Amino acid sequence: MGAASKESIKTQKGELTRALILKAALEIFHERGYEETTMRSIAKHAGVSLGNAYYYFGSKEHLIQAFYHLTHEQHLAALATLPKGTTFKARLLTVIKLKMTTLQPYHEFAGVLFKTAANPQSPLNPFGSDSDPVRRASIDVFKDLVESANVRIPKDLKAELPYLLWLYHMGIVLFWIHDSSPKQRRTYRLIDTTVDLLDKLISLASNPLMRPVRKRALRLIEELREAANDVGGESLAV
Amino acid sequence: MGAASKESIKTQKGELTRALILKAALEIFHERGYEETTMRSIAKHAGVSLGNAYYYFGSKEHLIQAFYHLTHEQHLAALATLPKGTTFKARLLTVIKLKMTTLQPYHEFAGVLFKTAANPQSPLNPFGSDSDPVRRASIDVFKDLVESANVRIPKDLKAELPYLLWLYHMGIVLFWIHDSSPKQRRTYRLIDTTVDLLDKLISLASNPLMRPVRKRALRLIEELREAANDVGGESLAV
DNA sequence: CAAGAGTTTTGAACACGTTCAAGTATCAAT
DNA sequence: ATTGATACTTGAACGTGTTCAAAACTCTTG
Repeated sequence: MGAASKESIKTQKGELTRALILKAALEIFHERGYEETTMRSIAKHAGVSLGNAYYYFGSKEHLIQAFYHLTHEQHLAALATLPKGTTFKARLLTVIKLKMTTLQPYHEFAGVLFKTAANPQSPLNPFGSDSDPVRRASIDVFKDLVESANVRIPKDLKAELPYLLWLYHMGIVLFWIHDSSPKQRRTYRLIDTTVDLLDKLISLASNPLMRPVRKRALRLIEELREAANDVGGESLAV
Repeated sequence: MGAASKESIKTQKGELTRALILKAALEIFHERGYEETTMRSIAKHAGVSLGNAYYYFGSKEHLIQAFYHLTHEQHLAALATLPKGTTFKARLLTVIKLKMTTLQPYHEFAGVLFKTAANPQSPLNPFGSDSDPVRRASIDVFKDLVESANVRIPKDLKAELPYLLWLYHMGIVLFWIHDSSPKQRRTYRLIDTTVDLLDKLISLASNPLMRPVRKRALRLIEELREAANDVGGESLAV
């Protein structure tokens, strides 16, 4: 949780400056929205020069990436305090709801997270490559969840389940962004409904009788994911 | 098919200029990609001034919108020659494959279509409002398909099916964009597999025994879509 | 302390999307 | 023909994201 995502920062002062800029950015994003916020205003608000902002964040989009990383770590921190012993369903419910709670303060501009979600480079792309560390970390949350759960799930399903749950969670976030009901109650209701549904579906799919159907579905999913992983493409690193 | 999407164009010469600019844009997009193409180069290539390009296309993104509209009309034109009498499955297969054939020439830069797909304004957004004419036209293709098919599908499912098929088709397009296999063979294989699956699924869901399950699933889908339709928001019109 | 090797910071400069006030073309009505 | 209205066209100007060469800082080593 301590390490900054930029390995190229060498001094303590540097880390501080970086944090200052990110903080300023989030504040102005919150006030004015992403598009309306200029890099100049961020730099000014942070008390640094324009060029300095670019020294730490290679582009305006990198600020979003950093934002996503930040909320991910907050999510992890929130999860750390969680008891491990409960049922799969209860844990899934908590993981998802904590995710939303973490994002809550940024509801107004969280939409930018998806701005580039269809871009092959983006870690949020459903068909994106697993090589991206941000994406991996994000899916790992669900990997832990699946592994720590005391349910019997067939190996084949267990292998794909983290990705599938991650995908489900992305769908929820997308819905949440559009959700203009007070306090996003609608989203929370949707989570209750769908987690219940998912839990039942997983139980059903784990039944030995369902093996052929499950196999076929998983083969399809695998094929879907496969296509993406042989794309070259530069990552968003500076 | 004849009417240009810009109602404000009054003269024949105007239509010509507009077409010229769009043609130039698509050519340079094809050569250099969307981001690398400047509005200045488009104007130059079309033999008009920069300001003139903006007279017909309010922004660079409007060019994408126009591009989408163009391929949609090409798709419609291709569909018009189709016999109506075949099975639902055969028709769905053809509709989807024709869509891909229509998009084929633009595979290299079609990714920009999804650039804004998560934006609430975008007609391609899964949770977007049905009020957008582009989106409506796009879904209407599947509405026609469902209605012209001589299969017995329960009313409740029939109502949602066009949207669901549209969503499915968007997924295929998204996959296709990432598909770097020669001639996008992978996508065509995927279409074969999934259309077969969908057809079976629809048959299954239409079975009276499945009524309760179907009802529950449809209620969920309805809830998903509902949330989007009470968002205000300006459209992308000039 | 001085020199030197990083590391961080600066602000001017550039290219591009977009806006707009002013100009030109077209054509119907007098 | 002249006028006036409407549609179209122009290019200069603005703001913004981004780049980069040079300056300033920091810290180790002699």
